[in-house]
Amino acid sequence: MSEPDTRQAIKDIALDLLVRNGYRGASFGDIAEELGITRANIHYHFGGKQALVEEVLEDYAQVTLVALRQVWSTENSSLGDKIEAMIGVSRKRFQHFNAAGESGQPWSLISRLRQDADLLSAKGRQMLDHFGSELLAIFAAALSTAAARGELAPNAQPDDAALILAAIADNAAPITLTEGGFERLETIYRGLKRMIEKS
Amino acid sequence: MSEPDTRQAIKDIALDLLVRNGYRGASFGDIAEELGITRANIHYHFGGKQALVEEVLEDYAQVTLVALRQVWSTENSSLGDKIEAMIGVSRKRFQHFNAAGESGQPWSLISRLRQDADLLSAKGRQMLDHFGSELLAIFAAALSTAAARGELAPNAQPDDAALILAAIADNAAPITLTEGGFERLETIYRGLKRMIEKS
DNA sequence: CAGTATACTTACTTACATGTAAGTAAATGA
DNA sequence: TCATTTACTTACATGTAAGTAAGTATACTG
Repeated sequence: MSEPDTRQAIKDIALDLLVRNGYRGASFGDIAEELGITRANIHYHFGGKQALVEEVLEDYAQVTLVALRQVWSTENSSLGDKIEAMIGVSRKRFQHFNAAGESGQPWSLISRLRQDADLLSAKGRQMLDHFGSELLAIFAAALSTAAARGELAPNAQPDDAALILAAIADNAAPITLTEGGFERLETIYRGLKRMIEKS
Repeated sequence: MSEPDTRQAIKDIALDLLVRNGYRGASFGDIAEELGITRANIHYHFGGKQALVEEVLEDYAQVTLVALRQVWSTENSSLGDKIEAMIGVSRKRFQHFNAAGESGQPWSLISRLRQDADLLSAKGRQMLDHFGSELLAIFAAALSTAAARGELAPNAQPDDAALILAAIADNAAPITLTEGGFERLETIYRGLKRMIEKS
């Protein structure tokens, strides 16, 4: 296989296993077996586990933040539409992670790896922190604009609303694991929407 | 040491390590070393890891649900006071887990173990589910009463509000890990309170 | 005080995990 | 076409996890 193909294939499987099983649960052995290559080959391409996870995390954070910035760009849509768009994003992720394995643990990689922060490299930990502040900044900007436009309910402060949205968005995935699954997350978003939006 | 003392000491350390490091990260070796006993002794008392974790989980769920039922009993206090009491509970847990280790990961055992659900026994998984529904029932009952009393803002539906509170309460701990720490969680609760309460 | 259950330890086994060193077949390029 | 790099594999080293079997000291008990 050509160099970039193998590298990408390894990262794809690694992302899946990291999200499902965490840092310790995503072993080189499992990744290699899934791909029909050897563990040593992964070492050849990435050097070590921390380095591989760093790359996976980098890609994930980049893609996710781009997607979120697009949804929450303040230009076009109303606050309500943005929250509806977030439900769409969550649904897509939920379906993606339920497609392959039956158990389906649609965690965010970020919130999952935060629990294994001590196993990550310093750079990895830094990336987690950076993601957290970027996420909050995105919501804060959008909510602040919505407030200026008079879209917010009188009892919803823009900064508080941004914090709540970030908390749900970053930690949302565990919710979908409980009975009730994705529908519960959807209801949470809609309930938040009703409370935040001017009626 | 007498039988109940050793058993309890093992469970205390296990709870701490499970909350901090998850199922895989809470090794018999670490527990034994912390206590100055041998790993085999833990096997003697509990049989195996799944059995130990089941007991720890049982105790934790029981204590936590009792405490939450007390805070959210509908008799005495207003909705706002209940949310303030929740902040107090969270602060206490935060301080507890920051007292010993410097890094301080004030996770909920429940949300932490949910990520390792596949490593738990069937009984363990069932206990997680049970906790989740009990937690939701507590909030739903309190919010429903608050609604009947006219304590809710017009744009806050009791069932939605219960879901949001449960989501924050069950997954709150990760929030305190990010920069900003506990203060952020506190702000989230206060923001929710402002939006849910009739102004 | 002999015997037995209790609460352990010692000394293993088995199973995986990461990581590394050495070798190799196929493509690449001077 | 010979040399070298690329993309691997095989085999091994090392560490760490759970779990177990057999032995031991201590306390209780008839």
